[in-house]
Amino acid sequence: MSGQSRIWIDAETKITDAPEDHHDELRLWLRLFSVTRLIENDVRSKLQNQFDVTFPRFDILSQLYRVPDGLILGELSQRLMVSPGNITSVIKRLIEDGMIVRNQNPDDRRENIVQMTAAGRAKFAEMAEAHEAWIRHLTKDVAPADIRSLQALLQKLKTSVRRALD
Amino acid sequence: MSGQSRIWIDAETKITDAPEDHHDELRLWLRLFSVTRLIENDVRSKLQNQFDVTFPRFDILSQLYRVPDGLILGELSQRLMVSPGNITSVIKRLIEDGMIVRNQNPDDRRENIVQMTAAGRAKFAEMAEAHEAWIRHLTKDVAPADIRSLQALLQKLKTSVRRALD
DNA sequence: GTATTTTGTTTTAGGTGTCAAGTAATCTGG
DNA sequence: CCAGATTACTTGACACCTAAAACAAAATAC
Repeated sequence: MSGQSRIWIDAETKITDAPEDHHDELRLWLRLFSVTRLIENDVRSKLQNQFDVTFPRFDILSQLYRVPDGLILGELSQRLMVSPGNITSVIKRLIEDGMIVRNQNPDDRRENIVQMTAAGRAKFAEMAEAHEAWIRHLTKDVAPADIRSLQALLQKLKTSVRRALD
Repeated sequence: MSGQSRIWIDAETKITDAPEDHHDELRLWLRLFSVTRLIENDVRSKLQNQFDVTFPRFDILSQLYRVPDGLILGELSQRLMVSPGNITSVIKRLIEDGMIVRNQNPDDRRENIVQMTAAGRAKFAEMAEAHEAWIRHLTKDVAPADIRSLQALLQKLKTSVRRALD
């Protein structure tokens, strides 16, 4: 076997075993970002057209729907990963729309608890059903096993990111 | 082998083969969205603090950096998946910053071509290097093989989404 | 060859996003 | 207790973002 051949095989082996270069992580991020934006744009426009609700409001409602006792504004801010200053105005509009109510915690008057109204729950239930159907439609050509793999890998990614952020 | 044992094995097998329910796709979307926002928030704040540049501007610069001949505003809008009306104002500010220049296409005076200046390229090169390092740091606990799997699966997802959007 | 349509971009109105400074309520150390 | 720190939230300034209407240039139709 010539030195030349040896080198060539090694190169191939390396490509098969570990085709990653230093740019793989960046490419992953770009792809993650672009597919997320693609889905988000579609969901956003459908929410607007079919339910006259914005994506951020839907996002807040999703959180509150799962917690009938309501959430403190700060918790909402953390769960949605948006700034506290942002929550204030969006909440105000949701209250004006009659979707949620806001109450000061008597034990700590700094805290404001927001929770959905019955009307809000009813309206949101419709939206949530449509939303899930849209997502199923968008992902219809992805095999169930791939869906689960993606979930698991995204969980790993999230864990890595959270650890790095500490 | 007892019937009891058989049943138990079947149940396990089923869980392994097809644990999906109708909510898997939705859960995938929620996870995708949340990990993307997590990374995006970190990148956004670092870009702001270390380079005094916003994420959307960085996004535009990334595209232009790869195309030295420049891009028409509409192409930029499509690639970034943002509305045309949005591009206008962000581009205006990048021009004021001296990062890019804008020229009308003499062959079709409706088209405006934007491209980076030499100064813009130099500044962006620094940002891009830092950006890639941040991403590598955030993903450092994800195995290289998982990075590649994620890329591939996200590509499948993107293909499914694009097909569904037609 | 003009009228009509299409294409590329801008403008406008309104909602969402950040950060930083400000206010109010609570907690804590002396 | 009570001054200073901390916590929860709001406000204000500014940047993005979209949809829809407006505009200008080019392509098409007759």
